[in-house]
Amino acid sequence: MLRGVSSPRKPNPARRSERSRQAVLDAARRLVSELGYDKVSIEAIAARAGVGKQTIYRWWPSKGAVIFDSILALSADGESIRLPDTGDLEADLKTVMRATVAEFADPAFEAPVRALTLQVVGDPGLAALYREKLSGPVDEAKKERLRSAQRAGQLAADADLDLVLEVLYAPLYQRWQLRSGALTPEYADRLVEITLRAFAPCA
Amino acid sequence: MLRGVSSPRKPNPARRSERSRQAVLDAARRLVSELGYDKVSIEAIAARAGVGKQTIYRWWPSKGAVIFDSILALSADGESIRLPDTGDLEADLKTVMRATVAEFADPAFEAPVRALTLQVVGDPGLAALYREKLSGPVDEAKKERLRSAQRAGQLAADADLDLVLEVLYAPLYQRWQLRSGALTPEYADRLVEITLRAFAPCA
Amino acid sequence: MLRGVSSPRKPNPARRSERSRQAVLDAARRLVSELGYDKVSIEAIAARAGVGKQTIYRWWPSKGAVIFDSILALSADGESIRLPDTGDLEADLKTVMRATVAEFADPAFEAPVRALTLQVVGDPGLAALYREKLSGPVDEAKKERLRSAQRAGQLAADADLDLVLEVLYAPLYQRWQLRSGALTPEYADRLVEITLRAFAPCA
Amino acid sequence: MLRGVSSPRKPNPARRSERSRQAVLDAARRLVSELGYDKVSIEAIAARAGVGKQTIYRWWPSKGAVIFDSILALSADGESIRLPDTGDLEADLKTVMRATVAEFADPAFEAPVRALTLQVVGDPGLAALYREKLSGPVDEAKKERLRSAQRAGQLAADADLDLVLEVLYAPLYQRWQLRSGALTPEYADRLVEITLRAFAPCA
DNA sequence: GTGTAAACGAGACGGTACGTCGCGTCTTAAG
DNA sequence: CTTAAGACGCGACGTACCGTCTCGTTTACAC
Repeated sequence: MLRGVSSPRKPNPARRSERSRQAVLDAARRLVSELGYDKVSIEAIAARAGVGKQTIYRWWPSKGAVIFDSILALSADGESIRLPDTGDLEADLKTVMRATVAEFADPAFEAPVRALTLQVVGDPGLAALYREKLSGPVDEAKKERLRSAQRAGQLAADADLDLVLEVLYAPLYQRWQLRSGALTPEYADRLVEITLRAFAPCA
Repeated sequence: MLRGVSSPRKPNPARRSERSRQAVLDAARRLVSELGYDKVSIEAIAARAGVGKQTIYRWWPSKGAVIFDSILALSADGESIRLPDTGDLEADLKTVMRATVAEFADPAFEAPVRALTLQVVGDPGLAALYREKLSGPVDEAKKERLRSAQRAGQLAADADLDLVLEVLYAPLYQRWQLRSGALTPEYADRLVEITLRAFAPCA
Repeated sequence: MLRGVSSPRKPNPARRSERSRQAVLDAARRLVSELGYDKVSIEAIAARAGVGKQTIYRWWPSKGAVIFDSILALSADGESIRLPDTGDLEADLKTVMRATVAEFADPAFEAPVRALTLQVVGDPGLAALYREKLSGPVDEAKKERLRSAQRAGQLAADADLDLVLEVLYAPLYQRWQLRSGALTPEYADRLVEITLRAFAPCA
Repeated sequence: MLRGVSSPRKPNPARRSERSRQAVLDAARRLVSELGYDKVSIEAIAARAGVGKQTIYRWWPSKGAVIFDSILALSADGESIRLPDTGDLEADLKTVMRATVAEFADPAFEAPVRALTLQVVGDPGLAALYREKLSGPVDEAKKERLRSAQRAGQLAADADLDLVLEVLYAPLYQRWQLRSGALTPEYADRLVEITLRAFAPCA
């Protein structure tokens, strides 16, 4: 059998050092916070983690993947997400949206989230991974709350829930991304009100 | 007399070579299309443009600025923008949104626009420039059309027009950015309908 | 009980795998021939020999030692060496020197012998080993023949035999090493004649 | 005209920085003395010289070439070499040989000369360069002295002078290289005596 | 016209980081 | 307990670009 140019010799995951994996992800996370995405280098991650560069190259295909993983590891602590359901959709959404606004306004979230965004915009593969691992589960939880509202007659029964989420979140997301306006609790409220009017059940 | 630390010796714009400027912008544009934003290097731009590296560093502060300029030069052909105004807001907006959707779906726009987006997300300064030079004028034209609609009673008189634009465009923009759904003419129509319902004049 | 710094844990030679040892030496020899001394790596030897790297490190202290051993294994096939003794010293030496010249001129000997030389020049320890295992026995055989000649009155009785060997062989060795001249049978003859004149018995 | 795979873009020697060249050669020389040939790395030379690695790779093809050059630069200070000629060949040669022995015994010469030797043995190209730039001129000076001796009837008129030099120097060189014996003034004297007997004029 | 100062192309420079290779050590599983 | 296999921390490799710094050579304005 021909071997061709000899395939890249893939490593055996069973022997992977969990210690090193964690050290790399930690170092990546901290460096991104300190320096911002594009001033982080693989050499710096390796040095900070006390790890050989090869160990990074062995397990991740690119700097982006490491950093993506490091951020993902933060959120994916496995807990299943659940939105508040007091029966009052508008109040519940305002609670959630105000929290989201606060999160985006927190400077500590700035660097890693921008890093994540850059990754996802620039790399279709990471975008898919992002949707699967991060936004997917969260969106599903949100849609669950919306379905509950539909059953309660607070939202049009035939509303496209993906679209509802877009109308609710995309303006906020865009404003943050382009820095085109302030992220205030009032803004959060406004988005909820507008969305509910847009998808109000037919009277 | 001593010169001290001597200020950075800024060049005289009057003597700037238009030939070189164009060559650089062209080269940048083409390289971004061919390789994508982050595989483009200043060295490559200079080589492709047949220009010394110093000529680039003399007139632009960073790679981002060159590429930003090169994309900006495309759009800013100076024509003042004007949206259609047939008197039917919904129809006019659908026309415009369908065109926008088509533009985003065009693969030829993909590389430069993603490059631009990455710039703007990552660099607050470029974000400001972007709002001033690109999105600003376009948004102003859109808002002009919306004001006309307000006068015609087709839109709530007290609607925050910036917010209207966000609700109209941000979902589309986000869908494109995260590749989270198809960009179809129907989607464009839906966004218009929802937005108009959200900001309908109080009956 | 504490082990303290614990000595380097020397392996038990009785359990050594002869199979592995041979495979390593063979692989080393062949790789030196193919690639030359300094492009051979321990990793390559281990891979070619189908042996774990640790097995090499367990039994040899350095790459040099492995290669040295591999070349040594070739020659040291245990036979005791004996020079011809027809009674005519000049004729006998010419026979031997012509053979030596031919050996050095053989391209198949080139790579390993240069490798050996580099080792020996660079590493005093290997130099000692070389003298003990390789050149020593051969030189002793040569000196035996010279003593026979001294008894026969063909060589000064008080000649320093080590010096005789140096005068006889060093020029040849240097010429080969620096590639500073051709190695011909005539050259071999000339060296013998000169040496015999230099150490002729006092008339 | 086809460009092929694009040739390696050779640099323009006119623009070469003499400052950097000297700094590299100095650094190389000192590092070889401190660490010995094979523990010197190009990175270390560049760092010590305060020079970018690329500057070394731009002008030298290999570590060996740098170090070779650095040693060569020492000797090649252009002075024409001249051996003493008192009319007494034996005395003159003993003077020279004793000096040579002393030089080889000097530990300060040890590291660079072994480095040079390793280079020359391992690389035919450097061997040629070595003969041309270093050993050539020196040997020519020695042969000049020998010719003078031939005219004075102190050496066989038909002696092959290259061979005379080999018989004179190669034993010393080999003894140093293999560390097979002490390098003493007496040894130097002995070599001269033996050589002169071997190439004595026919009585 | 001519002189002179600028901007220009070219590209060498000191650096940083890249992604790869090999070192010598350490760990695991099989015999 | 040795072995084959191979991951590990480490450090050097040779390359690509960075942004700065000369080099001559245009080029265009002031004389």
